[in-house]
Amino acid sequence: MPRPKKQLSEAALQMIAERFKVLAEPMRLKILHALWDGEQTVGEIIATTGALQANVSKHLGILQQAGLVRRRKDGLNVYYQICDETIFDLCEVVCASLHDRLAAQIGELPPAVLQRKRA
Amino acid sequence: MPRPKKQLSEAALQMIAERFKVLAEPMRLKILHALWDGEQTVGEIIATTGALQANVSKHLGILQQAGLVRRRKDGLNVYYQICDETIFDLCEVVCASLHDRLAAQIGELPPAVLQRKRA
DNA sequence: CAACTATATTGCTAATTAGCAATATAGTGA
DNA sequence: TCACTATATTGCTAATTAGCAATATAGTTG
Repeated sequence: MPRPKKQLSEAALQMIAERFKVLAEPMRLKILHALWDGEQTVGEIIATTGALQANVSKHLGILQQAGLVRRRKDGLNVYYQICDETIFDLCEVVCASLHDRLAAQIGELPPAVLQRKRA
Repeated sequence: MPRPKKQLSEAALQMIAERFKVLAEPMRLKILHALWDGEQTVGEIIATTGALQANVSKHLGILQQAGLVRRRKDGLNVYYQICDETIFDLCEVVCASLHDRLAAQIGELPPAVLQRKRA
């Protein structure tokens, strides 16, 4: 069923692409994933992601610039929190799409021809 | 309301990021937008996007590799068609999110203080 | 076959950026 | 004040890539 085609200016395309670009880094996705259940300090994020402090800080800055996370300072610590819930929708849609694609590719292959040694 | 947190391996994050990366180029979005209403030849896409032939061809290759478009050859022409409808969902979600964000930023500003000359 | 058209590929350059190391800043407690 | 901790910033390098120009390939027609 055809969808109504929206008019998209160059500026709009630029903004949309920019949003996708922010999400196009595994480490940033990892950070967002770490924040899935609620706010965490930078230190906690560093611990769960295993990345260097400087990199985590830079990625958090990019995520905040994009309006995906919110900063809250408390004493020495800085807490970050997801403030755009649509990230969850986006990831879900992408995961489902990738899943379907891989499932279809499996279907293209013939069922196992050679028997492998059993474990 | 909290969402169930899915387990995401490094490989999964990599694949998801890869999908976002494909969508993170304005020209590729423009091409997908051109295909919104149905299949088109490369020549038509070149005309509607205004990009150079080599670039359109390369972008189409990337989109096909990602499984977002499908190729159909007929004589001299090659027809491309969107084959992953989730792109529409993704763009809609992102547009809505960006819209909300900008609207919120407008709300942060004081209402017009100085009167401009009327047209 | 040759000439023509539509599309794909290759080589190049410039711009972007992730990660690292080092340094800077800000808040805390003595 | 000084020492310490948590986070941010800066400078650097290596890797990726979009766009361009030129060339290659494949299909068509004469």
